[in-house]
Amino acid sequence: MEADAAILQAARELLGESGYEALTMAGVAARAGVAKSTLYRRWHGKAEVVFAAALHPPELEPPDLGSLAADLAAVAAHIAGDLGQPAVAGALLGLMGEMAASPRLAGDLRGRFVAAERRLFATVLGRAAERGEVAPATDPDLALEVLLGRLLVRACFTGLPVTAAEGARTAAVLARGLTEEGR
Amino acid sequence: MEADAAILQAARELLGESGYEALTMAGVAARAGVAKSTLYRRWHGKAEVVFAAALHPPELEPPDLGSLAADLAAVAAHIAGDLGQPAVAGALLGLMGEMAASPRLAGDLRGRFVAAERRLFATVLGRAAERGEVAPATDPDLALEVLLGRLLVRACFTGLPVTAAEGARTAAVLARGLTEEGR
Amino acid sequence: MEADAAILQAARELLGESGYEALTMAGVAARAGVAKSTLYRRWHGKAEVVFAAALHPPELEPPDLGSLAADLAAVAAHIAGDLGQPAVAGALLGLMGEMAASPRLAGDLRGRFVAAERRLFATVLGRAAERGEVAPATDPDLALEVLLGRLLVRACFTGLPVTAAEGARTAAVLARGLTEEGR
Amino acid sequence: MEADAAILQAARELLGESGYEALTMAGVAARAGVAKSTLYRRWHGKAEVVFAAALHPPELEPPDLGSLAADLAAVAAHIAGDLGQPAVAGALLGLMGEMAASPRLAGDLRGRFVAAERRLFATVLGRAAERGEVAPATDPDLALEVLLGRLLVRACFTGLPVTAAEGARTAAVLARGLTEEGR
DNA sequence: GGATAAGCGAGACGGTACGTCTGGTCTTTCG
DNA sequence: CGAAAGACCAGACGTACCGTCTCGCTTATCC
Repeated sequence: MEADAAILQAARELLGESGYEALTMAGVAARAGVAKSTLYRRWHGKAEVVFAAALHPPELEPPDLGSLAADLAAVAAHIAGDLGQPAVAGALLGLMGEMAASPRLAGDLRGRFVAAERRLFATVLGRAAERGEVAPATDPDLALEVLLGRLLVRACFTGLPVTAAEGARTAAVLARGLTEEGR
Repeated sequence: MEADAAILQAARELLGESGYEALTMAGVAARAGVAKSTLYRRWHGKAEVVFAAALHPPELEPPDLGSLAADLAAVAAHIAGDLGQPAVAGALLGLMGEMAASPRLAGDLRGRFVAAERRLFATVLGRAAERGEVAPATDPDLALEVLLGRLLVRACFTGLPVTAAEGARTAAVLARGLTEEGR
Repeated sequence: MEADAAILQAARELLGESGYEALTMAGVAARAGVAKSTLYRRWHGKAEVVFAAALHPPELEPPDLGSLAADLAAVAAHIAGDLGQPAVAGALLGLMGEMAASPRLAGDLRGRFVAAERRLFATVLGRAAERGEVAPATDPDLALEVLLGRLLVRACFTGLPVTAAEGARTAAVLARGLTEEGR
Repeated sequence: MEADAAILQAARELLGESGYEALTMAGVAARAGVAKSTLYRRWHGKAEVVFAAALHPPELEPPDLGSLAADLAAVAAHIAGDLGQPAVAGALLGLMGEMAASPRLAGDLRGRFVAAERRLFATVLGRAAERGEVAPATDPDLALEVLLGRLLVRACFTGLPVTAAEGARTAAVLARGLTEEGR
């Protein structure tokens, strides 16, 4: 449907311009040239619209570049390319606030930002263990949390730029930290 | 004033119980046994009340334990002790959503969580550089962002426990990562 | 709309029961089984709701009963039937208090109680002049003010009954007073 | 006390400027250079302050000018001199609205405007009956209501001038109407 | 090819929180 | 010791938004 596209586009624009709080269902509908009921027919509320508008499921095959540092940098670049968009950061900020009230949304959000990446980290660290770069039991979640965490802090908190370069710096430190962990 | 204490206590309780969205000015007033106007006389809105209730300025002298890893672990424990409280995490979640709409609040929030810790990290990393543990030009912000970031992700996103132990793990990886950075 | 009727009915009841001051927008909404926002969507405030509820525009064709006294009595009976209702008197009491603050309301109120009746008095007195009962130049406004005034004083001030019979007494005195005026 | 005078003066000014609704206890206190608590120490609420400020007890000996018309004109002039002041009209408008809620105030107000004048009308009409101008059983209250009513309508409703001349016109019509009543 | 169902724009509605205002009480401070 | 200053409780006010709903109108489908 073309209404979908107009709605999500409008939502993205408003998110980028004024943030989650200021985004209004009526406002989105108006900018999209659509009735409010159309929004609610497709999604179940503001949170879902915003989620759908700004938070596409990411798709990245686990990189296999020959070293943990390189692999982590690739993943970090991917995350940075995502969080670096104002609409994504804005959506995240608002949606996080509603996680407490809505477990369903909390699940979606975690799935989007954590579960999906988890597989990547498991694979990447598994390969690194095979290569002998890290101890076999190294926890992939710690790596995920560190990488995501720093970029998230920059995107949602300090407002500092979230770029692939910054992701790479984090990846470098993290790779070194993990490498030495078991020794 | 004793009204202050009752209000902030009520706000903390409600934050911990139901989160930011569900917290109501009227609800806070009622639980505190206070008139709504008293809230508005002291603060300018829900955001400010929550900020005042949950986000006390932290106070920690830069630790000096002889090694970068130990110092970072101490700082991480401090942050974890803060973010680990449900009220703090709840407040943070909600307030972050309003940062886009209110630059003033954004400033306060950043001041509370970033600026205050920045001095600590500068000192800690400065001492580590003197000791030769890290390169002299090591960026303290990266360390801050990594440490804060991972705990924030756990507190606000995955809901996993935020403990001193987890802080210490992060600190260990980070210290190693930084140590090797310049070599 | 059926909401209108419920709202106005509720407002009339509350007006009659407890008067203007005690009437609350929330109270009206609750009794009408309606949301407060519905009240404000249709009217711009308490004053307008009360006006709409209690002060329907009166409709009376100028009576032509053959004598000034009879015509005035008919008009007086009409006014008495209006002001005699508790809701009307209650509304009037409250709304008059807000006339000073709101010129718009003052205009409405004057239109409702004065302008509408003015035509009647002009016609009635015109016919009486043709019949030779009163001087041609007799001021219709004086008659209106006397008739309305006495009933208003009883309705809003002394709380004495406002009936057609009282209206007739006033009309009788007034008719006689006007008749002789020019002689 | 000099505070009394300042308060009542301030109240009169605000009444004349913006009417009863817009008059605020805090506003009166501020303009009088006095604390709000001082108002409440002397009077029991806004209504009483306004009453005290604008509605002095009237003092008029029953006139005895030889004819009913003249006597009524004298009384009417007295009433007109009172109601003609903006502060008095403004006070009346507001206070009438609170009569329903406060029987005590209703009593005061009626005493001020009705009971006090009643004696006058009884005397005046009694003398007129002795003179043979009116039937002995003529109801003084009707005369009072007509005279007061018309001036009240002008003062509080239409905002037309309330002068002794207008009072005299009413008195003339009324006197004639009463004179003929018994014949 | 005309009935029929589905989608849509428009916007009223119930509900609820917000932040403001005022009335009236009570406490603290100063002359 | 009384008055000024003003904090405080209570609660109504009017606004904004959410999510539901009922209308017609348009469009595609199916008999």
